[in-house]
Amino acid sequence: MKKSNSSKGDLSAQIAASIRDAIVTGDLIVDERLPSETELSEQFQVSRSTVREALKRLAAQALIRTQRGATGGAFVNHLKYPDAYAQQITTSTLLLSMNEVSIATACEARYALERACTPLSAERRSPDHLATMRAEMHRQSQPGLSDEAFCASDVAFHRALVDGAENPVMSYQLAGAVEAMQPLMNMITFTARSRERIVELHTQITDALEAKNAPAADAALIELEAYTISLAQDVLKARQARQ
Amino acid sequence: MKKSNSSKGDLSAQIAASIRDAIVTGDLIVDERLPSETELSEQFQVSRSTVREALKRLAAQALIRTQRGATGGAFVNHLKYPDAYAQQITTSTLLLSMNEVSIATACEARYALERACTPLSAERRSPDHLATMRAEMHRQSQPGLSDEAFCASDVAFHRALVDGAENPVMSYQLAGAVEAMQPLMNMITFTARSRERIVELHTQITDALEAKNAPAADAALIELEAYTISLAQDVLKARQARQ
DNA sequence: AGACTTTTATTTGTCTGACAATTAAAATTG
DNA sequence: CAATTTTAATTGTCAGACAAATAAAAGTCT
Repeated sequence: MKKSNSSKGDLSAQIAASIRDAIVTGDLIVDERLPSETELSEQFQVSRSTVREALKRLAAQALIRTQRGATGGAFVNHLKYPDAYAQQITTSTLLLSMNEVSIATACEARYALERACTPLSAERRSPDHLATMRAEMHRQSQPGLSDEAFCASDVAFHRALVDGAENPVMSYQLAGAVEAMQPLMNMITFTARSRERIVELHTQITDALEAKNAPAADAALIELEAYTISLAQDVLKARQARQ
Repeated sequence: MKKSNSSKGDLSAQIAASIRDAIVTGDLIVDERLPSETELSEQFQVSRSTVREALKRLAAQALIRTQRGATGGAFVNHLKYPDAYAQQITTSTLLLSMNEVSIATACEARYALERACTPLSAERRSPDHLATMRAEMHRQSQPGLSDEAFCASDVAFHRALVDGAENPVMSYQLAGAVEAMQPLMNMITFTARSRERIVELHTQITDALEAKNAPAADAALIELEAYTISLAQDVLKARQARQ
């Protein structure tokens, strides 16, 4: 926790950066308690408010947690998968929505990454994973399902597919790629006809994984990618035609 | 920007969440100016300090930026790739270091995802990408290179490989997987012998991409993954033997 | 002695009011 | 009309206060 007066930005940003460094480099270890806000304000020679703004910055990145009370304070947080998922999903979603990423580009990335999971998933998927996938497919087949609910179920299906690889790091990395697509997918209106086709491909994928047939799952995913992109292009065409 | 009094957490966290929602759902659009801190404190019926803590939380996630002065204020930030990269890398690095992730698991995820890039990269890589890769290989061959510098160059090589796919979303998703491995790799002491072997495999990969031969690049990456894991296991064995 | 209650000290959370720094626009001046 | 000065708005920082939570310490009763 150096008092580097060099860098740029507001005081609170500088202090946050210096504490962040201490955490990332391991100077501060998990569950270690930081000095109290008053002590920090003395160490850094700033007011308590400024220290607090710095701590809130770190809390927003889930790097620390705070507790009130006698033995309370700010503690280096053990970053767990759910926290990391949430961060990743927020960032990915915003990145896609703010950078005019075409559905084709986003789909290409998503399906390429998902296909990286299939060999592992075909080998390791548990009955639980298969059951989840089939349950979501069943939901997707029900008439009267809203487009948003269909998309949400689609995401759940693909998450189970990824989780089947039984590699938590992979699940984490894919979380953003899969979930962040949902806003883009929500622009699509799924007809009964297209839902039927998607469930058909989902069935092929699930069957392939159950049979530990990775190439078949791969082929179905490639078809699903192409089909999704064609659906999206239909929407774009229809939109342009209206204008 | 609802004034949901329901949820949990501190006031500043609630306010941050409600503004974040407004940004993610598109209620607030890019470059739009938020009300001034004083106005926000009136809207939310809290003090200015509390509003400021909320805004700092959002700034930490690069969701807003602030400017001083007459026409200043807080603006919805256009989240660009470099910002998103940085966030991703910090989160991934901490996730790996705090969750006792084995090198084997991390490597498996990383190489599976990288291999998802090779078919695209073989097709699209520019002369620039190939040049970068060869330049890094040359650096890696130089004697007297520190282990950290070798690792950094290795990361640069793999980043070029990923960028070759010419899909920015993919590059973003992979940034975490590739960069976050560096601390783990830094534990390895690379002998002259092992560096030679790694450069050899890098050469195979680059040659394969240049020849647009995706399967060959894939095979070389599989070998590289196995070799990296074996190197890491040697380190672990040596460490256990000392104890 | 042991269980329960009260007090106390510590720490974060919030509020208030003030002033500094920055910046663009408005007013002034030559 | 151009250059300069003033003004107003806004974020950044500070100081001091009190509320709320919480665990440890002290006290009390059986």
